Amino acid sequence: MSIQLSEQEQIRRASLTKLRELGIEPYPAAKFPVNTLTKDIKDNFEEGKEVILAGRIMSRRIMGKASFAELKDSSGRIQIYINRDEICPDEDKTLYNEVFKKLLDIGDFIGVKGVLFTTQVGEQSVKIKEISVLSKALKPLPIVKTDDEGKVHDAFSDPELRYRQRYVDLVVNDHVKDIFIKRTKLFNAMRQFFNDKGYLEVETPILQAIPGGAAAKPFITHHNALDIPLYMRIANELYLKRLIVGGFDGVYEFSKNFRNEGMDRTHNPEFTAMEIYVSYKDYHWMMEFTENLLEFCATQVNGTTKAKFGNHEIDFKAPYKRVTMRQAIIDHTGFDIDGKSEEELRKACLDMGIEVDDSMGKGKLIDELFGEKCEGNYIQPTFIIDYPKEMSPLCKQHRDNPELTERFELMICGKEVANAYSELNDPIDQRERFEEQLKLSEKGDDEAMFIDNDFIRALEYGMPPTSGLGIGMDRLIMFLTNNQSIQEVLFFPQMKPEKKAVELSENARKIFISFSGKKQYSIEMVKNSLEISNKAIDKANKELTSKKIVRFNKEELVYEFI
RNA sequence: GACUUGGUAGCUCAGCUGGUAGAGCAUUUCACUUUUAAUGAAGGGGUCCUGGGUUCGAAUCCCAGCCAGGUCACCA
Repeated sequence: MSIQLSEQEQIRRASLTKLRELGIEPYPAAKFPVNTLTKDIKDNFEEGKEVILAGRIMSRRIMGKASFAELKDSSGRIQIYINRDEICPDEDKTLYNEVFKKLLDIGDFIGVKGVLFTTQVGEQSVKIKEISVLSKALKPLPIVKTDDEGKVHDAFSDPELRYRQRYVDLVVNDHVKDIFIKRTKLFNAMRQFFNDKGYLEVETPILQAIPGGAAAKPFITHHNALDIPLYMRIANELYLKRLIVGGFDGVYEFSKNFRNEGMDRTHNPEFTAMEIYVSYKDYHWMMEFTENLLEFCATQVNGTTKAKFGNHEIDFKAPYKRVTMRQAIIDHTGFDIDGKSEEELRKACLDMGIEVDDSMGKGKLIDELFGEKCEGNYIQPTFIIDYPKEMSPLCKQHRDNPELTERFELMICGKEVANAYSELNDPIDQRERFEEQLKLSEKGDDEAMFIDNDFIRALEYGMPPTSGLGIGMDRLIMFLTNNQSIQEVLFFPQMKPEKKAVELSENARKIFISFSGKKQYSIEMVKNSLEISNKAIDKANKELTSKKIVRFNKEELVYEFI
């Protein structure tokens, strides 16, 4: 809560005024004729070439009548050289002595015209002929320095500040931008892969009357005109399937989903999934499709199929191993779930020290077993296939085993990255599955799925055999950029609101500063100790009252701090 | 939700068993026409997260709260 501006902010505001007094507009309206990016300069360095570029001053080294500074634009940084007599050829040296040396600061945007040259120590630089102010920064940037060995000093590293003020993070921490460029590359790569195959990118509702397609707690909102509750989508699956019913062969959507659940290193309340549905395919086809997709994406993003994640090196090169869930459990526990009853499974879980409760059915027990004992062991991309039916209410029954479904999940470093089915298109089976979900929710499972009757009606008109795939985009980009936290791959991760800084007028602030140490103050006290007019005192007191900083005590005729 | 670590100058951080608040960078003034973590000299800058308590005295100890990170639990 900064009631007052810091010293540095005050100085910058004073510089702003002085610039205007010198006839220099610190926020000019006209376009600036940039013709080069710093990256182009470095890639095609040509001694003596004239360039016009613009960017932010990131550091300054002033040496009397000549200075060096670092200019940063969208493509990188370059050193500029400013010589007093080059930019001020006439008698008047104000532009250098006052404007550049005194009134400009780190963080300001400037535009420059100059010629390329190499310094005595071999640094490619721009010798400035003309300089213009493009935008004055009123807050000082954190100063991050890098030495000869590339070691970073005083990094801007406080996660709270970095996430709340991502704009600052992006300015001073160059590597942060790369993560987000890769993120966009990933989306573009997927779009290209799908579009090349003729699949159609679509948009489906984010506000849904029935939040379907996944088991999760939704955010709820209200539509005033219709006077009904609406939910932010937790998934878009059921809408994409309606489009398959409608006759599209392949549809996909990058879907911002919203789940009203806990937040941690791998969960943000809003996150992005990609879902794709292709008709006349099954989950075997989809596995091949998925491994080819990921191999393509990894190559597009990183230029290689290999990616480092923590201590692991992952290889996205297809094909990936396929392991049935039954086999996975046998491999890691020695226990065979095949043909076991609910009681036998519960006992097995208990024997292995896994917490279970009565609301858990067979499927949930198997899922726990897998989650506890197996999941973490799959480092390289691995398809886990054939999940129990109870856990997968939208998935087609396995062609060989009625207790299983035709489902796979892709595990990487023990985390689920993708989930896919041979989609359930039997409307009668689908209704029964939904009803089983209803029973589960009555049994205490608070995130079993709702019944979506319109979706069943759509299936009753007939949906071709279809396979669908969902990919957690945030998770995937974490793997491709070696980030352990989802916050690092979202521009603006969710945060609790900052405490509001109390902004006060000058007089209100004076009163606050003078008397906030006491519990209360009277108008007389203000009159006696501060030189403020009666009218101004009244105004300031009203302000403090309306901001609920003080309240007026009618009995004692004093203002009390709340 | 539980446990745990942290919150001190614009930024990064020190601050011992309680005794007038510290450094580096940034900033201000001065010097310096090829520096690059520029350099040299001098100065300014603080609601020590907030509120209580203990104490002659609290950045420091205790309690409560706020915010953030980590671990765990929950969780498509």
